[in-house]
Amino acid sequence: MGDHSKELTSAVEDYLKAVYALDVEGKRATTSALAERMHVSAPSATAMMKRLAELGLVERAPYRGVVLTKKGRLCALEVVRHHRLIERYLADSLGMSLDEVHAEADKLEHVISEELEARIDAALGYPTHDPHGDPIPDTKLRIADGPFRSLVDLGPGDTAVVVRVPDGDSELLRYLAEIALVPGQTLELTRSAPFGGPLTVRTGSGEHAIARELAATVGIG
Amino acid sequence: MGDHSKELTSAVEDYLKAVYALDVEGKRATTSALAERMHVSAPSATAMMKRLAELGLVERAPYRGVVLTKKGRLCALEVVRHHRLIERYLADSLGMSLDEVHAEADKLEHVISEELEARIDAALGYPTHDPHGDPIPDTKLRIADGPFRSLVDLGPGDTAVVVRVPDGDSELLRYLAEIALVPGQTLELTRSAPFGGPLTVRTGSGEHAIARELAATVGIG
DNA sequence: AATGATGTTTAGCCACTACTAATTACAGTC
DNA sequence: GACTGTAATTAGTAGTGGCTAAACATCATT
Repeated sequence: MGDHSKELTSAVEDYLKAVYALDVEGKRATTSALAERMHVSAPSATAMMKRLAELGLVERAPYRGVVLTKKGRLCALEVVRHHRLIERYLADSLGMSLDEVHAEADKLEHVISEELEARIDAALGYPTHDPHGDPIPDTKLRIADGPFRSLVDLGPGDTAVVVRVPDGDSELLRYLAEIALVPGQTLELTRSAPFGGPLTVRTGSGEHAIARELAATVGIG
Repeated sequence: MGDHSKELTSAVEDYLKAVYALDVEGKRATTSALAERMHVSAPSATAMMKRLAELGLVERAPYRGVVLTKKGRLCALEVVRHHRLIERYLADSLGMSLDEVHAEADKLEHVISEELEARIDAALGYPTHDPHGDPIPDTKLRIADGPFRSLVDLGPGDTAVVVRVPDGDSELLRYLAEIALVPGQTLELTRSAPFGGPLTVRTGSGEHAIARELAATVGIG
């Protein structure tokens, strides 16, 4: 019954995560998209997609990219679960900052046992979200997936609570933390410049103007 | 100033640990000894020792084995520090049992950052020993190294406290836990059979006869 | 000093994951 | 519908870390 039919290498798991991430973002998992995410050359991405296809983790159509199979999706979710549980644990139990946990989790996610995963899960009280606000798949690998509302969906004068910030870019996270754009923070959208201009938000730390593209990555609830 | 001059692969670190372990046990780090410890063929061990020599981690004399260089010793101690800190953490903070922590630490030791190492160290209150009783090298990689006294050094009627049990064999550790031979346990040696026969010890859980070779691996203080 | 057992190394191989250079497919334009 | 730029694939190579089979050192004996 366990889904972990094979032991996958860290590299395979990393690519799987990338394919999954593209899927979640509604983008096609093309060679170039994967190569960019993984910081590898296009031929490397092609080769790995062939491998994933052989492993039954993706359906591949040459020149068309790949889509996850059911098995591939479950493997990806298992890695995502590890990643996000570890992030939550590092932040809550060891006091690591938002911008540090991602890189650490990227390494740890491939090596923890199911036993340790379970203990971390229990120690945290079975959390549903990681410190960036991303949902953590449960033991059955079910994952919460509501509609995503971001700062750009607010009108001037609206208030909201930050529930999600982008994962993975620690410089960006340090900046967001500086201007108090962190999960849990209440804010008010004070201005919205026209022609795709910046949004201005008021948080506990004052008013800050941020690019619209950045605002679109900050989830609210 | 940092000792981590190069990023070493997990494999390199594992071999380094094995060379260090043999050194601590006073054994020569020969090809066959390493091959046995690492569960690899002799040619694989030879090849890796060449690599370690190229990396400046060991001095190698063909057909004679290797010895750690200063650099190699420091790298090995860094890995050992990671390993033992993680073991302590998994046992104390996540409640994993003595027989589980070793395998988990063997994987985690290669991927944790210095930052995480420091946080674990602090969270534990800068522990000096892992849950098996093995000393943890400090931040400067200094390691406590007193004389090792074991159960076989006791005479009938003597009492002592277990301070150290062998690491790495989880079946053995489960057995030792069953008969209450765990660090911290007070015991009395009740009998010592002649001709290399078993020793009998009384612990909280009653009397148990154990082979002399096993008794020699149980440290007392 | 020669022999034979044991231990070690060399030679040649494979899987994995990356790369560059060269080729081929696709898609949009004229 | 042929052309052209972009994307994707193939071909060939490299480093890491493992293997087996064969050759070679060393050591203990005779």
